[in-house]
Amino acid sequence: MPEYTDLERNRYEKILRLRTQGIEPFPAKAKQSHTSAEAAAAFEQAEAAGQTEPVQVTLAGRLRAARPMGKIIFAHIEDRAGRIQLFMRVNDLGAEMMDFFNREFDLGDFVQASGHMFRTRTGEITLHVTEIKMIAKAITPLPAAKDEVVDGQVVRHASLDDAETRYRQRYADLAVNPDVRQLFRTRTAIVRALQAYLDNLDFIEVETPILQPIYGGAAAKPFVTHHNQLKQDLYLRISFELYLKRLIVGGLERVYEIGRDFRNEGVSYKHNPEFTQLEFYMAYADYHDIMKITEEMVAFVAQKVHGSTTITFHDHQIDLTPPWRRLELRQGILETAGIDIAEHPTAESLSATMTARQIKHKPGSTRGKLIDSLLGDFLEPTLIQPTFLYDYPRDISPLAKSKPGDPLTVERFEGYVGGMELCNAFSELNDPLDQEARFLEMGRDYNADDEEKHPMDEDYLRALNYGMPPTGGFGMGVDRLTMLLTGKHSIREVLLFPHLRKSDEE
RNA sequence: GGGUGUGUAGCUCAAUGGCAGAGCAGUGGCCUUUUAAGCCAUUGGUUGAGAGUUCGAGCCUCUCCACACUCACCA
Repeated sequence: MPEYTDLERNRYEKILRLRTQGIEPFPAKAKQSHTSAEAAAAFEQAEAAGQTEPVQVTLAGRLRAARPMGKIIFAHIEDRAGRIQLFMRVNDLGAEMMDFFNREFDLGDFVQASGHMFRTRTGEITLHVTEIKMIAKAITPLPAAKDEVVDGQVVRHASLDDAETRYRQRYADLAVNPDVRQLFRTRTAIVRALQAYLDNLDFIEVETPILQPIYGGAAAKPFVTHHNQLKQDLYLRISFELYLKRLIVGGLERVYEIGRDFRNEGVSYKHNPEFTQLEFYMAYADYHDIMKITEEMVAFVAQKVHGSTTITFHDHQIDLTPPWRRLELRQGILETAGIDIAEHPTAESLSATMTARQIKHKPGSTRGKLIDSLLGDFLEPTLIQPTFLYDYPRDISPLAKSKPGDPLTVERFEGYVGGMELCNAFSELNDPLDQEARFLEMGRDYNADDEEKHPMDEDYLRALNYGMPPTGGFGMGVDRLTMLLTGKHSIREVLLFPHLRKSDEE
Protein backbone atom coordinates (compact mmCIF):
# COMPACT_ATOMS: atom_id res chain seq x y z
CA MET A 1 0.00 0.00 0.00
CA PRO A 2 1.34 3.44 -0.88
CA GLU A 3 1.64 6.05 1.81
CA TYR A 4 -1.73 7.65 2.27
CA THR A 5 -2.66 10.98 3.72
CA ASP A 6 -5.26 11.02 6.47
CA LEU A 7 -7.92 11.84 3.91
CA GLU A 8 -6.88 8.92 1.75
CA ARG A 9 -6.60 6.54 4.68
CA ASN A 10 -10.14 7.36 5.62
CA ARG A 11 -11.36 6.41 2.16
CA TYR A 12 -9.15 3.36 1.99
CA GLU A 13 -10.78 2.10 5.16
CA LYS A 14 -14.17 2.49 3.50
CA ILE A 15 -13.03 0.03 0.84
CA LEU A 16 -12.16 -2.52 3.51
CA ARG A 17 -15.43 -1.86 5.30
CA LEU A 18 -17.49 -2.27 2.14
CA ARG A 19 -15.83 -5.60 1.42
CA THR A 20 -16.57 -6.92 4.89
CA GLN A 21 -20.22 -6.13 4.12
CA GLY A 22 -19.96 -8.14 0.91
CA ILE A 23 -20.06 -5.02 -1.29
CA GLU A 24 -17.41 -4.79 -4.00
CA PRO A 25 -16.28 -1.16 -4.39
CA PHE A 26 -14.81 -1.94 -7.82
CA PRO A 27 -17.47 -4.14 -9.46
CA ALA A 28 -16.82 -5.64 -12.87
CA LYS A 29 -20.06 -4.45 -14.39
CA ALA A 30 -21.58 -1.01 -14.69
CA LYS A 31 -24.39 0.46 -16.72
CA GLN A 32 -25.08 3.84 -18.30
CA SER A 33 -28.32 3.98 -20.25
CA HIS A 34 -28.10 7.71 -20.93
CA THR A 35 -25.54 10.45 -20.53
CA SER A 36 -26.56 13.36 -18.36
CA ALA A 37 -27.38 15.40 -21.44
CA GLU A 38 -29.37 12.59 -23.07
CA ALA A 39 -31.37 12.05 -19.90
CA ALA A 40 -32.20 15.75 -19.64
CA ALA A 41 -33.13 15.88 -23.33
CA ALA A 42 -35.33 12.79 -23.05
CA PHE A 43 -37.13 14.34 -20.10
CA GLU A 44 -37.67 17.68 -21.82
CA GLN A 45 -39.04 15.90 -24.85
CA ALA A 46 -41.45 13.84 -22.75
CA GLU A 47 -42.46 16.95 -20.86
CA ALA A 48 -43.16 18.87 -24.05
CA ALA A 49 -45.21 15.96 -25.40
CA GLY A 50 -47.24 15.88 -22.18
CA GLN A 51 -46.18 12.31 -21.59
CA THR A 52 -47.28 11.00 -18.21
CA GLU A 53 -45.16 7.91 -17.84
CA PRO A 54 -41.82 8.64 -16.19
CA VAL A 55 -38.52 8.72 -18.07
CA GLN A 56 -36.51 5.89 -16.50
CA VAL A 57 -32.73 6.10 -16.80
CA THR A 58 -29.55 4.70 -15.34
CA LEU A 59 -26.81 7.30 -15.11
CA ALA A 60 -23.15 6.81 -14.29
CA GLY A 61 -20.46 9.30 -13.45
CA ARG A 62 -18.22 10.85 -10.87
CA LEU A 63 -19.77 12.23 -7.71
CA ARG A 64 -18.82 15.92 -7.77
CA ALA A 65 -21.05 17.47 -5.10
CA ALA A 66 -23.23 16.19 -2.29
CA ARG A 67 -25.62 18.11 -0.05
CA PRO A 68 -27.06 15.84 2.59
CA MET A 69 -29.97 17.50 4.37
CA GLY A 70 -31.07 14.91 6.85
CA LYS A 71 -33.81 12.91 5.23
CA ILE A 72 -33.03 14.03 1.70
CA ILE A 73 -29.78 14.34 -0.21
CA PHE A 74 -28.98 16.38 -3.28
CA ALA A 75 -25.89 15.48 -5.26
CA HIS A 76 -24.35 16.14 -8.67
CA ILE A 77 -22.60 13.62 -10.82
CA GLU A 78 -20.49 14.40 -13.84
CA ASP A 79 -20.13 12.34 -16.98
CA ARG A 80 -18.66 13.03 -20.41
CA ALA A 81 -21.64 15.18 -21.35
CA GLY A 82 -21.72 17.34 -18.24
CA ARG A 83 -23.36 17.42 -14.82
CA ILE A 84 -26.73 16.38 -13.57
CA GLN A 85 -28.37 16.52 -10.19
CA LEU A 86 -29.41 13.48 -8.16
CA PHE A 87 -32.21 13.61 -5.62
CA MET A 88 -32.41 10.97 -2.91
CA ARG A 89 -35.12 10.67 -0.29
CA VAL A 90 -35.49 8.44 2.71
CA ASN A 91 -39.05 7.63 1.58
CA ASP A 92 -37.70 5.93 -1.55
CA LEU A 93 -34.36 4.54 -0.41
CA GLY A 94 -34.92 3.83 3.28
CA ALA A 95 -32.93 5.08 6.23
CA GLU A 96 -30.31 2.38 5.93
CA MET A 97 -29.46 3.26 2.33
CA MET A 98 -29.34 6.99 3.15
CA ASP A 99 -26.92 6.31 5.99
CA PHE A 100 -24.91 4.03 3.75
CA PHE A 101 -24.56 6.78 1.16
CA ASN A 102 -23.57 9.39 3.71
CA ARG A 103 -21.11 7.08 5.40
CA GLU A 104 -19.36 5.36 2.48
CA PHE A 105 -19.66 7.63 -0.56
CA ASP A 106 -17.16 10.45 -1.15
CA LEU A 107 -16.74 13.20 -3.72
CA GLY A 108 -14.82 11.74 -6.64
CA ASP A 109 -16.33 8.26 -6.41
CA PHE A 110 -17.88 6.77 -9.52
CA VAL A 111 -21.52 5.91 -8.95
CA GLN A 112 -24.38 4.42 -10.90
CA ALA A 113 -27.83 5.77 -10.17
CA SER A 114 -31.18 4.61 -11.51
CA GLY A 115 -34.57 6.26 -11.27
CA HIS A 116 -36.81 8.66 -13.17
CA MET A 117 -36.27 12.20 -14.31
CA PHE A 118 -38.20 15.11 -12.79
CA ARG A 119 -37.92 18.81 -12.08
CA THR A 120 -37.16 20.16 -8.62
CA ARG A 121 -38.99 23.14 -7.19
CA THR A 122 -36.30 25.38 -8.62
CA GLY A 123 -36.86 23.83 -12.06
CA GLU A 124 -33.63 21.87 -12.34
CA ILE A 125 -33.89 18.63 -14.29
CA THR A 126 -32.91 15.98 -11.78
CA LEU A 127 -32.75 12.24 -11.38
CA HIS A 128 -35.08 10.99 -8.66
CA VAL A 129 -32.99 8.07 -7.47
CA THR A 130 -34.48 4.72 -6.59
CA GLU A 131 -31.22 2.82 -6.62
CA ILE A 132 -27.62 3.98 -6.22
CA LYS A 133 -24.50 1.90 -6.39
CA MET A 134 -20.78 2.41 -5.97
CA ILE A 135 -19.00 1.40 -9.17
CA ALA A 136 -15.49 2.68 -8.41
CA LYS A 137 -14.16 4.14 -5.19
CA ALA A 138 -11.77 7.11 -5.33
CA ILE A 139 -9.11 7.00 -2.64
CA THR A 140 -7.39 10.29 -3.47
CA PRO A 141 -9.65 13.33 -3.25
CA LEU A 142 -9.88 15.41 -6.40
CA PRO A 143 -7.83 18.58 -6.07
CA ALA A 144 -10.58 21.09 -6.76
CA ALA A 145 -12.81 20.89 -3.79
CA LYS A 146 -15.83 22.85 -4.75
CA ASP A 147 -17.61 24.07 -7.83
CA GLU A 148 -20.66 26.13 -8.39
CA VAL A 149 -22.95 25.93 -11.38
CA VAL A 150 -24.18 29.37 -12.41
CA ASP A 151 -26.37 29.54 -15.50
CA GLY A 152 -24.92 26.27 -16.72
CA GLN A 153 -21.36 27.52 -16.29
CA VAL A 154 -19.18 25.78 -13.76
CA VAL A 155 -17.49 28.33 -11.54
CA ARG A 156 -14.57 26.96 -9.59
CA HIS A 157 -14.08 28.42 -6.17
CA ALA A 158 -11.06 26.35 -5.34
CA SER A 159 -9.70 25.23 -8.66
CA LEU A 160 -6.63 23.29 -9.57
CA ASP A 161 -4.45 25.77 -11.39
CA ASP A 162 -0.94 24.94 -10.30
CA ALA A 163 0.76 24.35 -13.64
CA GLU A 164 3.08 21.68 -12.39
CA THR A 165 0.33 19.55 -10.85
CA ARG A 166 -1.85 20.08 -13.89
CA TYR A 167 0.85 18.79 -16.26
CA ARG A 168 2.25 16.03 -14.09
CA GLN A 169 -1.19 14.79 -13.08
CA ARG A 170 -3.11 15.53 -16.24
CA TYR A 171 -5.70 12.95 -15.18
CA ALA A 172 -6.55 15.12 -12.19
CA ASP A 173 -6.52 18.25 -14.34
CA LEU A 174 -8.94 16.67 -16.80
CA ALA A 175 -11.11 15.30 -14.02
CA VAL A 176 -11.72 18.69 -12.43
CA ASN A 177 -11.34 21.15 -15.32
CA PRO A 178 -14.06 20.72 -17.93
CA ASP A 179 -12.45 23.37 -20.13
CA VAL A 180 -9.34 21.21 -20.36
CA ARG A 181 -11.43 18.24 -21.44
CA GLN A 182 -13.06 20.48 -24.03
CA LEU A 183 -9.69 21.70 -25.29
CA PHE A 184 -8.55 18.18 -26.07
CA ARG A 185 -11.82 17.43 -27.82
CA THR A 186 -11.10 20.50 -29.95
CA ARG A 187 -7.60 19.24 -30.63
CA THR A 188 -8.98 16.01 -31.99
CA ALA A 189 -11.54 17.93 -34.01
CA ILE A 190 -8.69 19.93 -35.56
CA VAL A 191 -6.92 16.76 -36.65
CA ARG A 192 -10.18 15.33 -38.04
CA ALA A 193 -10.80 18.56 -39.95
CA LEU A 194 -7.30 18.50 -41.45
CA GLN A 195 -7.89 14.92 -42.55
CA ALA A 196 -11.29 15.75 -43.98
CA TYR A 197 -9.87 18.64 -45.98
CA LEU A 198 -7.04 16.62 -47.47
CA ASP A 199 -9.13 13.49 -48.02
CA ASN A 200 -11.53 15.62 -50.01
CA LEU A 201 -8.63 16.63 -52.29
CA ASP A 202 -7.97 12.93 -52.95
CA PHE A 203 -4.95 12.70 -50.68
CA ILE A 204 -4.28 9.43 -48.91
CA GLU A 205 -3.10 9.25 -45.34
CA VAL A 206 -0.09 7.01 -44.77
CA GLU A 207 2.21 5.86 -42.01
CA THR A 208 5.97 5.86 -42.45
CA PRO A 209 8.78 4.69 -40.16
CA ILE A 210 9.37 6.39 -36.85
CA LEU A 211 12.57 4.40 -36.34
CA GLN A 212 14.87 5.44 -39.13
CA PRO A 213 18.37 4.24 -39.95
CA ILE A 214 19.24 7.68 -41.35
CA TYR A 215 17.39 10.74 -40.16
CA GLY A 216 16.64 13.65 -42.40
CA GLY A 217 14.17 16.14 -43.75
CA ALA A 218 14.83 18.82 -41.16
CA ALA A 219 17.60 20.52 -39.25
CA ALA A 220 17.45 19.05 -35.79
CA LYS A 221 19.31 16.82 -33.41
CA PRO A 222 17.76 13.37 -33.20
CA PHE A 223 17.11 10.95 -30.37
CA VAL A 224 19.18 7.82 -30.85
CA THR A 225 18.10 4.33 -29.94
CA HIS A 226 19.40 0.86 -30.67
CA HIS A 227 18.05 -2.35 -32.11
CA ASN A 228 19.66 -5.14 -30.10
CA GLN A 229 19.27 -8.05 -32.47
CA LEU A 230 20.27 -6.13 -35.57
CA LYS A 231 23.07 -4.45 -33.61
CA GLN A 232 22.09 -1.22 -35.31
CA ASP A 233 21.59 2.33 -34.08
CA LEU A 234 18.30 3.84 -35.11
CA TYR A 235 17.01 7.40 -34.95
CA LEU A 236 13.58 8.59 -33.96
CA ARG A 237 12.42 10.58 -36.94
CA ILE A 238 12.84 14.34 -37.00
CA SER A 239 10.50 14.60 -39.99
CA PHE A 240 8.61 12.40 -42.44
CA GLU A 241 9.73 14.25 -45.53
CA LEU A 242 12.11 11.83 -47.22
CA TYR A 243 9.79 8.86 -46.80
CA LEU A 244 6.73 10.69 -48.07
CA LYS A 245 8.62 11.83 -51.15
CA ARG A 246 9.63 8.22 -51.82
CA LEU A 247 5.88 7.59 -52.06
CA ILE A 248 5.56 10.37 -54.62
CA VAL A 249 8.24 8.57 -56.65
CA GLY A 250 6.09 5.46 -56.29
CA GLY A 251 3.16 7.20 -57.93
CA LEU A 252 0.84 7.85 -55.00
CA GLU A 253 0.89 11.52 -56.09
CA ARG A 254 -0.98 12.94 -53.10
CA VAL A 255 0.02 11.73 -49.66
CA TYR A 256 -0.05 13.03 -46.12
CA GLU A 257 0.88 11.89 -42.66
CA ILE A 258 -0.05 13.24 -39.26
CA GLY A 259 2.26 11.93 -36.61
CA ARG A 260 4.92 12.47 -34.05
CA ASP A 261 8.34 13.96 -34.70
CA PHE A 262 11.13 13.89 -32.13
CA ARG A 263 13.77 16.57 -31.80
CA ASN A 264 16.49 16.45 -29.19
CA GLU A 265 16.53 20.18 -28.55
CA GLY A 266 15.43 22.89 -26.18
CA VAL A 267 12.00 23.09 -24.61
CA SER A 268 10.04 26.34 -24.78
CA TYR A 269 6.51 27.68 -24.94
CA LYS A 270 6.45 26.55 -28.56
CA HIS A 271 8.81 23.56 -28.48
CA ASN A 272 8.34 20.09 -27.02
CA PRO A 273 10.78 17.21 -27.64
CA GLU A 274 8.00 15.28 -29.34
CA PHE A 275 5.40 17.11 -31.30
CA THR A 276 2.76 16.45 -33.90
CA GLN A 277 3.42 17.32 -37.47
CA LEU A 278 1.28 17.31 -40.58
CA GLU A 279 3.16 16.86 -43.80
CA PHE A 280 1.65 16.53 -47.24
CA TYR A 281 3.14 16.16 -50.71
CA MET A 282 1.29 16.90 -53.89
CA ALA A 283 2.58 16.00 -57.32
CA TYR A 284 2.39 18.61 -60.08
CA ALA A 285 2.01 21.44 -57.55
CA ASP A 286 4.53 24.17 -56.77
CA TYR A 287 4.91 26.34 -53.71
CA HIS A 288 2.37 28.90 -54.91
CA ASP A 289 -0.23 26.15 -55.23
CA ILE A 290 0.68 24.98 -51.72
CA MET A 291 0.13 28.51 -50.35
CA LYS A 292 -3.44 28.45 -51.67
CA ILE A 293 -4.09 25.04 -50.15
CA THR A 294 -2.57 26.12 -46.85
CA GLU A 295 -4.70 29.21 -46.37
CA GLU A 296 -7.83 27.37 -47.44
CA MET A 297 -7.07 24.39 -45.22
CA VAL A 298 -6.39 26.49 -42.12
CA ALA A 299 -9.49 28.60 -42.73
CA PHE A 300 -11.52 25.42 -43.22
CA VAL A 301 -10.29 23.97 -39.94
CA ALA A 302 -10.90 27.23 -38.07
CA GLN A 303 -14.43 27.44 -39.40
CA LYS A 304 -15.07 23.82 -38.53
CA VAL A 305 -13.80 23.81 -34.93
CA HIS A 306 -14.10 27.47 -34.01
CA GLY A 307 -17.10 28.47 -36.10
CA SER A 308 -15.23 31.45 -37.50
CA THR A 309 -12.05 32.36 -39.33
CA THR A 310 -11.34 35.13 -36.84
CA ILE A 311 -9.40 34.15 -33.75
CA THR A 312 -7.99 35.93 -30.73
CA PHE A 313 -4.39 35.24 -29.85
CA HIS A 314 -2.34 37.26 -27.33
CA ASP A 315 -4.98 40.01 -27.44
CA HIS A 316 -4.70 40.20 -31.22
CA GLN A 317 -7.66 39.75 -33.49
CA ILE A 318 -6.34 37.54 -36.24
CA ASP A 319 -8.22 37.02 -39.48
CA LEU A 320 -7.44 33.70 -41.13
CA THR A 321 -9.69 34.33 -44.12
CA PRO A 322 -7.90 33.72 -47.43
CA PRO A 323 -6.02 35.12 -49.18
CA TRP A 324 -3.18 35.59 -46.72
CA ARG A 325 -0.61 38.30 -47.19
CA ARG A 326 2.36 37.25 -49.34
CA LEU A 327 5.67 38.87 -48.51
CA GLU A 328 8.98 38.19 -50.13
CA LEU A 329 11.48 37.33 -47.40
CA ARG A 330 13.95 39.86 -48.83
CA GLN A 331 11.31 42.61 -48.70
CA GLY A 332 10.26 41.71 -45.17
CA ILE A 333 13.80 41.85 -43.84
CA LEU A 334 14.43 45.10 -45.69
CA GLU A 335 11.37 46.66 -44.07
CA THR A 336 12.02 45.46 -40.52
CA ALA A 337 15.82 45.17 -40.26
CA GLY A 338 16.73 47.72 -42.90
CA ILE A 339 19.06 45.35 -44.67
CA ASP A 340 18.69 44.26 -48.30
CA ILE A 341 19.95 40.69 -48.36
CA ALA A 342 20.17 40.81 -52.15
CA GLU A 343 22.99 43.32 -51.76
CA HIS A 344 24.89 40.78 -49.68
CA PRO A 345 25.42 37.61 -51.70
CA THR A 346 28.05 36.28 -49.28
CA ALA A 347 28.06 35.50 -45.59
CA GLU A 348 31.08 37.79 -45.12
CA SER A 349 29.31 40.79 -46.62
CA LEU A 350 26.11 40.22 -44.68
CA SER A 351 27.98 39.60 -41.45
CA ALA A 352 29.94 42.85 -41.90
CA THR A 353 26.72 44.82 -42.38
CA MET A 354 25.16 43.23 -39.31
CA THR A 355 28.26 44.01 -37.28
CA ALA A 356 28.17 47.63 -38.49
CA ARG A 357 24.56 47.84 -37.28
CA GLN A 358 25.42 46.17 -33.98
CA ILE A 359 23.14 43.23 -34.68
CA LYS A 360 24.33 40.30 -32.64
CA HIS A 361 25.09 37.17 -34.62
CA LYS A 362 27.30 34.14 -34.46
CA PRO A 363 30.55 34.64 -36.35
CA GLY A 364 31.20 32.04 -39.01
CA SER A 365 27.51 31.48 -39.73
CA THR A 366 26.43 30.76 -43.26
CA ARG A 367 24.56 33.42 -45.21
CA GLY A 368 21.34 31.47 -44.78
CA LYS A 369 21.74 31.25 -41.03
CA LEU A 370 22.38 34.98 -40.80
CA ILE A 371 19.25 35.68 -42.83
CA ASP A 372 17.34 33.25 -40.64
CA SER A 373 18.46 35.11 -37.53
CA LEU A 374 17.42 38.46 -39.04
CA LEU A 375 14.07 36.88 -39.82
CA GLY A 376 13.69 35.59 -36.28
CA ASP A 377 14.79 38.78 -34.54
CA PHE A 378 13.18 41.47 -36.66
CA LEU A 379 10.53 40.08 -38.94
CA GLU A 380 8.89 37.17 -37.13
CA PRO A 381 7.52 39.19 -34.17
CA THR A 382 5.76 41.53 -36.62
CA LEU A 383 3.95 38.76 -38.45
CA ILE A 384 0.74 38.70 -36.42
CA GLN A 385 -1.78 38.50 -39.25
CA PRO A 386 -1.28 35.39 -41.39
CA THR A 387 1.60 35.90 -43.76
CA PHE A 388 3.44 33.75 -46.25
CA LEU A 389 7.11 34.65 -46.34
CA TYR A 390 8.57 33.32 -49.53
CA ASP A 391 11.86 32.79 -51.37
CA TYR A 392 14.40 31.53 -48.86
CA PRO A 393 18.18 31.22 -48.93
CA ARG A 394 19.36 28.08 -50.63
CA ASP A 395 21.93 27.02 -48.05
CA ILE A 396 19.35 26.48 -45.32
CA SER A 397 16.93 24.69 -47.63
CA PRO A 398 18.70 21.59 -48.97
CA LEU A 399 15.52 19.84 -50.08
CA ALA A 400 13.92 22.75 -51.92
CA LYS A 401 14.05 23.50 -55.62
CA SER A 402 16.12 26.46 -56.77
CA LYS A 403 14.35 29.56 -58.01
CA PRO A 404 14.96 29.88 -61.73
CA GLY A 405 17.61 32.52 -62.45
CA ASP A 406 18.57 33.01 -58.80
CA PRO A 407 21.29 30.64 -57.57
CA LEU A 408 21.07 31.86 -53.97
CA THR A 409 17.34 31.37 -53.54
CA VAL A 410 14.89 28.48 -53.44
CA GLU A 411 11.13 28.20 -53.91
CA ARG A 412 10.24 27.92 -50.27
CA PHE A 413 7.77 29.66 -47.99
CA GLU A 414 6.91 29.70 -44.34
CA GLY A 415 3.52 30.63 -42.94
CA TYR A 416 3.47 32.87 -39.87
CA VAL A 417 0.50 33.56 -37.64
CA GLY A 418 0.50 35.33 -34.30
CA GLY A 419 4.23 35.98 -34.51
CA MET A 420 4.89 32.26 -34.66
CA GLU A 421 6.07 29.99 -37.44
CA LEU A 422 3.20 27.70 -38.31
CA CYS A 423 4.31 25.89 -41.42
CA ASN A 424 7.10 25.41 -43.90
CA ALA A 425 6.74 24.39 -47.51
CA PHE A 426 8.49 24.34 -50.82
CA SER A 427 8.66 23.21 -54.37
CA GLU A 428 10.48 19.95 -53.80
CA LEU A 429 13.90 19.38 -55.23
CA ASN A 430 13.42 16.49 -57.62
CA ASP A 431 16.73 16.68 -59.52
CA PRO A 432 18.85 13.81 -58.13
CA LEU A 433 22.09 15.42 -59.27
CA ASP A 434 21.32 18.71 -57.54
CA GLN A 435 20.10 16.83 -54.47
CA GLU A 436 23.33 14.88 -54.19
CA ALA A 437 25.31 18.10 -54.46
CA ARG A 438 23.18 19.67 -51.68
CA PHE A 439 23.74 16.71 -49.39
CA LEU A 440 27.48 16.98 -49.96
CA GLU A 441 27.36 20.73 -49.30
CA MET A 442 25.72 20.15 -45.93
CA GLY A 443 28.37 17.70 -44.90
CA ARG A 444 26.81 14.39 -45.65
CA ASP A 445 29.32 11.87 -46.80
CA TYR A 446 29.43 8.45 -48.37
CA ASN A 447 32.01 7.56 -45.73
CA ALA A 448 29.84 7.74 -42.66
CA ASP A 449 32.69 6.78 -40.34
CA ASP A 450 33.25 10.38 -39.38
CA GLU A 451 30.97 11.08 -36.42
CA GLU A 452 30.73 14.74 -37.31
CA LYS A 453 29.17 13.93 -40.66
CA HIS A 454 25.78 12.48 -41.36
CA PRO A 455 25.72 9.51 -43.67
CA MET A 456 24.50 10.17 -47.20
CA ASP A 457 20.95 8.96 -47.70
CA GLU A 458 21.77 6.88 -50.75
CA ASP A 459 18.41 5.19 -50.84
CA TYR A 460 16.65 8.54 -51.09
CA LEU A 461 18.93 9.51 -53.98
CA ARG A 462 18.20 6.19 -55.65
CA ALA A 463 14.49 6.96 -55.36
CA LEU A 464 14.99 10.37 -57.00
CA ASN A 465 16.98 8.68 -59.77
CA TYR A 466 13.88 6.68 -60.64
CA GLY A 467 12.23 10.02 -61.27
CA MET A 468 10.05 12.20 -59.05
CA PRO A 469 7.43 14.45 -60.61
CA PRO A 470 7.45 18.16 -59.80
CA THR A 471 5.95 18.23 -56.31
CA GLY A 472 4.89 20.72 -53.70
CA GLY A 473 5.49 19.74 -50.09
CA PHE A 474 4.22 21.09 -46.80
CA GLY A 475 4.82 20.67 -43.08
CA MET A 476 2.92 22.19 -40.19
CA GLY A 477 3.05 21.95 -36.42
CA VAL A 478 -0.35 20.66 -35.37
CA ASP A 479 0.34 21.68 -31.77
CA ARG A 480 0.93 25.26 -32.85
CA LEU A 481 -2.20 25.29 -34.97
CA THR A 482 -4.07 24.04 -31.91
CA MET A 483 -2.53 26.83 -29.80
CA LEU A 484 -3.77 29.40 -32.30
CA LEU A 485 -7.27 27.98 -32.58
CA THR A 486 -7.70 27.57 -28.82
CA GLY A 487 -5.94 30.77 -27.76
CA LYS A 488 -3.36 28.94 -25.66
CA HIS A 489 0.06 30.53 -25.33
CA SER A 490 2.00 27.46 -24.32
CA ILE A 491 2.45 24.23 -26.23
CA ARG A 492 2.08 22.41 -22.91
CA GLU A 493 -1.53 23.47 -22.70
CA VAL A 494 -2.33 21.62 -25.90
CA LEU A 495 -0.33 18.45 -25.19
CA LEU A 496 -2.04 15.86 -23.00
CA PHE A 497 1.23 14.83 -21.43
CA PRO A 498 3.86 17.52 -22.01
CA HIS A 499 7.47 16.69 -21.35
CA LEU A 500 8.59 17.62 -17.83
CA ARG A 501 11.79 16.96 -15.97
CA LYS A 502 11.72 13.84 -13.89
CA SER A 503 10.65 14.77 -10.38
CA ASP A 504 11.98 13.26 -7.15
CA GLU A 505 8.91 11.27 -6.37
CA GLU A 506 8.95 9.42 -9.68
C1' G B 1 23.17 26.89 -19.89
C1' G B 2 21.91 32.38 -17.99
C1' G B 3 18.32 35.83 -15.65
C1' U B 4 13.72 36.80 -12.87
C1' G B 5 10.01 34.73 -9.89
C1' U B 6 7.38 30.94 -7.17
C1' G B 7 7.23 26.69 -3.59
C1' U B 8 3.11 27.16 3.60
C1' A B 9 -2.84 21.79 5.29
C1' G B 10 -6.01 17.59 0.12
C1' C B 11 -7.27 22.58 -2.94
C1' U B 12 -7.00 28.15 -3.02
C1' C B 13 -4.35 31.50 -0.14
C1' A B 14 -2.70 34.53 4.68
C1' A B 15 1.14 35.24 8.44
C1' U B 16 6.56 43.05 10.85
C1' G B 17 12.61 37.97 12.29
C1' G B 18 8.55 36.63 17.88
C1' C B 19 2.47 31.04 19.66
C1' A B 20 1.92 28.77 11.62
C1' G B 21 -3.78 30.80 10.29
C1' A B 22 -8.46 31.24 7.09
C1' G B 23 -12.13 29.44 3.45
C1' C B 24 -13.40 25.01 1.11
C1' A B 25 -12.55 19.59 1.60
C1' G B 26 -12.29 15.93 5.84
C1' U B 27 -14.36 14.14 10.78
C1' G B 28 -18.77 14.19 14.65
C1' G B 29 -23.71 16.17 15.13
C1' C B 30 -28.67 18.90 13.50
C1' C B 31 -31.54 19.50 9.10
C1' U B 32 -37.46 16.48 3.70
C1' U B 33 -36.30 20.95 -2.41
C1' U B 34 -30.76 22.11 -2.01
C1' U B 35 -27.14 23.73 -5.55
C1' A B 36 -20.16 27.36 -3.00
C1' A B 37 -26.74 24.54 0.94
C1' G B 38 -27.01 26.20 6.12
C1' C B 39 -25.95 25.80 11.55
C1' C B 40 -22.81 23.77 15.86
C1' A B 41 -18.30 21.33 17.06
C1' U B 42 -13.63 19.50 15.40
C1' U B 43 -9.03 16.96 13.07
C1' G B 44 -5.18 18.11 9.91
C1' G B 45 1.73 21.21 9.07
C1' U B 46 9.27 17.93 8.30
C1' U B 47 6.46 25.92 5.71
C1' G B 48 10.14 21.84 -1.38
C1' A B 49 15.28 19.52 0.73
C1' G B 50 19.80 20.62 3.35
C1' A B 51 23.15 23.93 5.79
C1' G B 52 24.17 28.79 8.01
C1' U B 53 23.22 33.69 10.67
C1' U B 54 20.26 34.75 15.14
C1' C B 55 18.19 34.42 21.92
C1' G B 56 14.55 33.14 18.15
C1' A B 57 13.83 31.73 10.84
C1' G B 58 7.90 30.34 6.83
C1' C B 59 10.46 35.25 6.54
C1' C B 60 17.59 36.82 6.19
C1' U B 61 22.21 34.14 3.67
C1' C B 62 24.20 29.86 0.89
C1' U B 63 23.66 25.09 -1.76
C1' C B 64 20.39 21.78 -4.05
C1' C B 65 15.39 20.25 -6.25
C1' A B 66 10.96 21.34 -9.02
C1' C B 67 7.88 24.55 -11.71
C1' A B 68 6.59 29.28 -14.28
C1' C B 69 8.19 33.38 -17.19
C1' U B 70 12.26 34.96 -20.08
C1' C B 71 17.01 34.98 -22.76
C1' A B 72 20.42 31.82 -25.24
C1' C B 73 20.84 27.32 -28.13
C1' C B 74 17.95 25.15 -32.14
C1' A B 75 20.20 24.12 -41.46
